[in-house]
Amino acid sequence: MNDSAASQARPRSVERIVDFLYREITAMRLLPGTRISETDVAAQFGVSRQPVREAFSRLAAMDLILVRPKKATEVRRFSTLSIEKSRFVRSAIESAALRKAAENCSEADGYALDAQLALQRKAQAEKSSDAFAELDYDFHRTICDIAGVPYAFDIIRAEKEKVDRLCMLQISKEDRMPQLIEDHARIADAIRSGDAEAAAAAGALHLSRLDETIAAIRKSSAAYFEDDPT
Amino acid sequence: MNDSAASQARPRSVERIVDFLYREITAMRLLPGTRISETDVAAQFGVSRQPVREAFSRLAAMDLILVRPKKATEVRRFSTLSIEKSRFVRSAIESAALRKAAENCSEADGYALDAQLALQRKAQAEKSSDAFAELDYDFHRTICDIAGVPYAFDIIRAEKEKVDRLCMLQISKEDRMPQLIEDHARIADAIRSGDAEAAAAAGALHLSRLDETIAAIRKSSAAYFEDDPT
DNA sequence: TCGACAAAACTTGTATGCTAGATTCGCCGG
DNA sequence: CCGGCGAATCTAGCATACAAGTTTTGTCGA
Repeated sequence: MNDSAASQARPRSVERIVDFLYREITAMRLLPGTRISETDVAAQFGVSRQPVREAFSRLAAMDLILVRPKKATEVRRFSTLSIEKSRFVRSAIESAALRKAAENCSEADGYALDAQLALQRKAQAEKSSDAFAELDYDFHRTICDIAGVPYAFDIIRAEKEKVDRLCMLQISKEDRMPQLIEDHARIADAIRSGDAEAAAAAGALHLSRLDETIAAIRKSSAAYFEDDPT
Repeated sequence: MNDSAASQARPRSVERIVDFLYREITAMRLLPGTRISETDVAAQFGVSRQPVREAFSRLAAMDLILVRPKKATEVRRFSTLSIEKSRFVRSAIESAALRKAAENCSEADGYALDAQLALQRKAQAEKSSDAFAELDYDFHRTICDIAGVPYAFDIIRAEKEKVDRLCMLQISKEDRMPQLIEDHARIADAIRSGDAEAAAAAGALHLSRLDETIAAIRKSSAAYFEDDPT
């Protein structure tokens, strides 16, 4: 999912546990603040506490859970700092990837972007926000591939998923699709035309769309934040 | 060091082990390819294998060691991909930080940069590459602070340390100090004058100095790399 | 009824032992 | 002397048990 893990002949239990919990958390089926116990998860998976402990340790390294010694382990709440940090990292990485993509973009790459945009517009027509969410990931992955820095997408995805789970709280995701697709089109144009600065600027604008959304959710779902809106 | 850790009343053994091994590895006292055993480390610290296991897990998440199930655990060798990735991340983060720093730089910040440059020149005069190495970290940290993104330095340091241990193999570090300090001066000038683009460009140039160094080390110390120079 | 104190029921951290797989070294046969 | 095969000896993964600390709950007293 995230790091090495490579190929394991027999899927180790810790991998299964990490994958499961990761999905549960990023999909907001496990809400921030929810307490999870090593013992419970161990029983649920029919294993001992040790693999669960290691899984917790990894998830803690991803900042998804918070292990408080002797007290409890809970799904991490959002914080001003974590969101700000995540946004900064994404902005920096995406900006760099976009510039590189604009410099490297071949004709075939341009077609690939067009094809993705077409799919996105199809999802919009069908009002399928789930499908769009996946296509959104694909789009950003494609940009990283064009830029020749596929590993950059790992970082973007990790940061994106941290915030995307927040956006699950928003009811009407359909409304934003047109604007996001328009952003994507502008980004694709800039990349295709080889204009690095324009690509970076379009990417920054695209990312900034999130800010208002997050601010709104922060007000409506303060329980999932660990600090006041200030 | 890296993540939460926060404040622990009683320093847990796993923290001590992680800290120790982290320093040993980044200081190249534990060379890439060196096999380390859970049992040995446990005995060395007078604890059981469990804390060591967790420590190994964390170090593996940092890509510092490679644990191969049932086989052995060893200090990670360098790879083309890991270096490339590290360089990309650093470049992206530093570029973003430099731009922000240029936009935010106050008069006091300018003086702080000057003071740091003076210390660096002093270290150069004394031919103290160790002192300079530390000042180098301080300089980059200051930039992040000025930019208002102190967390960015955590990322930069993590990536920097991964590569810096490589540079420990280089004998003559003094030769490069003048150029690096000149780079720093150019970066400081750009920040002070509020020229974001110039700051980013100067930063990119500064980072590019590493490429030749790494290429040279790769040839001279191929044993520490897991792939051919190609 | 309410408050304080104590004990029980949680939590995670650590230790020990066992198991499965991989390597390595030594022995035996040629 | 050399090659191949097997057992001893490594490795890490997992299970179980205990320890230390925190929270909750229940009970007793005013």
